[in-house]
Amino acid sequence: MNTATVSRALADSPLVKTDTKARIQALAQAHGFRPNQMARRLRAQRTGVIGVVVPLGHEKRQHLSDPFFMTMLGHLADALTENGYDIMLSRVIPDTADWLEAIIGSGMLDGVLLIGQSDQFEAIERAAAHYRPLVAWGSHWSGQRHCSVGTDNFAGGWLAGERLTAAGARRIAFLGEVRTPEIGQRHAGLCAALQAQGLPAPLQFDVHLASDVMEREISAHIAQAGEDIDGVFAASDVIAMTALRVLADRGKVVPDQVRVVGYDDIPLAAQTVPRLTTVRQDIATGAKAMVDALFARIAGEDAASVQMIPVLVRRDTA
Amino acid sequence: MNTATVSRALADSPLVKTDTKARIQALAQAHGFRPNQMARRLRAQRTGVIGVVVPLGHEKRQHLSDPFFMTMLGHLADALTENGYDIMLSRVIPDTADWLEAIIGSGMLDGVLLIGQSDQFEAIERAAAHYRPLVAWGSHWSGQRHCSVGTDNFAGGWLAGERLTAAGARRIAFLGEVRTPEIGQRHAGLCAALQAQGLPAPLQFDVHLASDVMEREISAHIAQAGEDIDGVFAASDVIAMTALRVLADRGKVVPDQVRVVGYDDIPLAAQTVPRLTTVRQDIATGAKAMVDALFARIAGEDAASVQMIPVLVRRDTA
DNA sequence: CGCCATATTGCAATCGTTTGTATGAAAGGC
DNA sequence: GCCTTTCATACAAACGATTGCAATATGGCG
Repeated sequence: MNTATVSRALADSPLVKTDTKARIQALAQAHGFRPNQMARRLRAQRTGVIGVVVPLGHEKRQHLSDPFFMTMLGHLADALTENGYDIMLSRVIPDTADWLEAIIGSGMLDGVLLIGQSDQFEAIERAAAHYRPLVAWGSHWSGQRHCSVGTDNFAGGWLAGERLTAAGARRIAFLGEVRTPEIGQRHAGLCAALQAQGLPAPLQFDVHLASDVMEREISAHIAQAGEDIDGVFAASDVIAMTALRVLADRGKVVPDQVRVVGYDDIPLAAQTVPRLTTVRQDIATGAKAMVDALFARIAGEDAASVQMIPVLVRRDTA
Repeated sequence: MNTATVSRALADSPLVKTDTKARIQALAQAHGFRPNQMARRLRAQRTGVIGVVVPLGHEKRQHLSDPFFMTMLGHLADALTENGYDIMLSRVIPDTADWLEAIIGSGMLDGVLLIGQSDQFEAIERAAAHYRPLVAWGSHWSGQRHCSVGTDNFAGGWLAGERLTAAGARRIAFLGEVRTPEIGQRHAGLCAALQAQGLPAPLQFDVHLASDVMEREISAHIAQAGEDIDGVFAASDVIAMTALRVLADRGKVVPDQVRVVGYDDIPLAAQTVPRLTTVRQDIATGAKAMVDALFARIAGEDAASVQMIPVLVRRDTA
């Protein structure tokens, strides 16, 4: 009864006699013995762990709290757990140039999923050049080397612009930082839609995602923009919900005086008063696409990027 | 230049001559060599990984999406990352009796944090009997063996009851499942507060946390309760926000006709229209307490359970 | 009873590090 | 010039599993 036999018995190998196997399994059960996964995985050269990484390049104060990220994380967790993988969660502030290489090279992971590209496009491209099992949620740029899954943010911004103008808005504010590719494209889509209608370019205001400063910022922006504004396109639903709150404080009636469109369609977006009109990213489908692409790449196949079409969900704010 | 010297050089050991060290480090840099963490951790018998586990006993459909969990997870991630630990995230549906033992016995973890006890009190007690570095968020029962950090849910329920009655409510509905200890205690606190005022016991309605059914359920409950209801205590802020929405749909004015109190004080609670009155759990402090207790236990000390005092945050719904 | 085929079990190498100890080389004192 | 002390590097044993291959037990058959 040495380690080899025990190992085989617990793995239910046919090489071990049936009653020895039973005896060993009973003993293991009784003593609560479980094989050390660290050793097993070292030997197998396969860790069964997928890294789920949230890069916070521009938003050092953000606490993983955005409901969009979280819903995404929930779906990813479902899909990965179902396939027998564990999840290593990293909330990374990319202060060194090789943060992604450090994660990849640790030998702890069979694959990496990035939730959002932040402002780290270059770093991701660099890593993807020599590391295959890597899939990022976010924008797609023609010619990029890494595999990305996301919605067409430009189209989403365009949809929002169309709805706002159709609802009668003429002077529109965009709430969100345009430095990150995803949100920058939403902004660009909005600009294009307005231009197509012969309307002036939107005002643009930076908004930080940290909840304690967001309301103050939005409040200041809207005060500054003053009476001009009759439409708001928020870069995320959380921003839109806060904007709704600020507008209510200032006595503005939504959607009669100001129209509001959000982005993401998080579950709570349907529960605001009034209900939020927003551009929907299908998170469940997106998560599944990411996991599928990752598994294909782990298996050595060559999964291509996916760009999904966003849909406008028309409710009561525009 | 064998493995031993390389290992020491990369660890910046003083046993290696300075220029050899420099040469090795340069070479490692050039070839992008990084020590395999699996092997390192196996050897060190210390994984540097903390398991963050969300048991979903009663809520199989929940997708880790509750903002309270997520905010908590964000703070935990901050604190653990700061101390050099990695995070292994598990969303567990406890279908077998030894789910927690399986996690603990894997040899992959230096400690375990449970976010919520769900209905798994017994399983947690059993595991805590022989495994020290385990801390759970949730209720505290006198005589329990496992280390828990949480707020006094009974006191929180009492506070909500006090506020609702002070605001004029007489016939109160509780929205939430009372099977899990935490929410059960909130319900008990509410009942006690009402009884102290000589008021009848509240109505109680089960609500599932899955977003797609929640609105329908709450809508049905409120329709069923009919005109009787002039106060609502929701087991979480997300439930409260949905209740606000449902009440608006039915033309009920909050807080004049119906008073509403939530629980948690998630960031978005301050952004609803009208702003939500709620019982605050200080998530940041709670997360820090959990991590402190865990580190103490990892170090072999004996950290006691912590029960924090909830605070009523009075806004505009009650 | 002996031999061979087959069913079980044990040996030992391996995964990639870390670290105690031994060995070798350079340097310093007499 | 030789012996001792120090410094730098190499050797080898862990960590705890898995797995190819060798060794032994078992059984059937002549």
